Amino acid sequence: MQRLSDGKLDQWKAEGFNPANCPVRQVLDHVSAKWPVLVLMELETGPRRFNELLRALPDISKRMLTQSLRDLERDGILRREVFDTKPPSVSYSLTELGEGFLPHLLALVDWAEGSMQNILTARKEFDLR
Amino acid sequence: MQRLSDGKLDQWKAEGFNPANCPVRQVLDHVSAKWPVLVLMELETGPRRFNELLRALPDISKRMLTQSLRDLERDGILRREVFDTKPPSVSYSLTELGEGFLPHLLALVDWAEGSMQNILTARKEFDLR
DNA sequence: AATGAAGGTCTCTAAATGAGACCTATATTC
DNA sequence: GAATATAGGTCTCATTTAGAGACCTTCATT
Repeated sequence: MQRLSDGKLDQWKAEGFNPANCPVRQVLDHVSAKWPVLVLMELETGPRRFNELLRALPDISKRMLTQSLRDLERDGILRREVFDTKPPSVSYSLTELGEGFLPHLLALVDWAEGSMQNILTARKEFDLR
Repeated sequence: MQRLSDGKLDQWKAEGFNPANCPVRQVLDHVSAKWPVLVLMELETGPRRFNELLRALPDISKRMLTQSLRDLERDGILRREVFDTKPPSVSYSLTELGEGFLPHLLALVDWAEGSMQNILTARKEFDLR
């Protein structure tokens, strides 16, 4: 945007704070995104197979479900197990890491539920102006 | 075939909630999205002006900053105040609703920070296969 | 045979995002 | 007095990402 801001960027880098490449952000981007949140909430009560998840989340596409599951698996939040049935079935379940994350996610969801009315009221007021 | 409804999602479904049209999701979509999260964290320590936020978040565009601020303002999470300086300056700060949300957000960020190493290790292993 | 279910991949389109030019008004610098 | 900077945005256009849905392979059942 401005060439003058190069100095600032260098400062941030020197301080070890680079928001543009922040690892915390990379983690949250996977774990707090729309579909992953719903997948995790569905896994709260136990393992699910691929098509079970598809049916539980009526408006997710196979493509996005696959991608969400891969991302979460890669981050070690859930595990993928293939069972040698016919046809083979695939089970997804939370790892310990995932279990540790769930309470935070649920706290957020509770807050959202509890703040719903305030938020809807705020929206109405805003839209009137 | 119907299992007992323990999970949050199951609960909602039992209450007739349709995940495809879930109001909680609409709230989280604003509040837990990439840029809004960073804006909120920046506001944790006090009000900021538009260009202060731009400078604090080096890789956000004006377009996305404006949009994030509008969404959060509309939801009543932050307030926008215009001061009659020359040129006019605009201050953004958390509302009470926003203040109530921040602890949950920070808990999430702490978890992300604390789980970083596990996650990075999981990624390396996954990528090797 | 035909159909269905398992767990995906692939392609194509639609929507969201990012880069950055532009705007109005005042203030400062050369 | 012309150029440049700062404030807080909007607008356009190219790139990315998401979504809809056809298609695939291998058994088992109808």
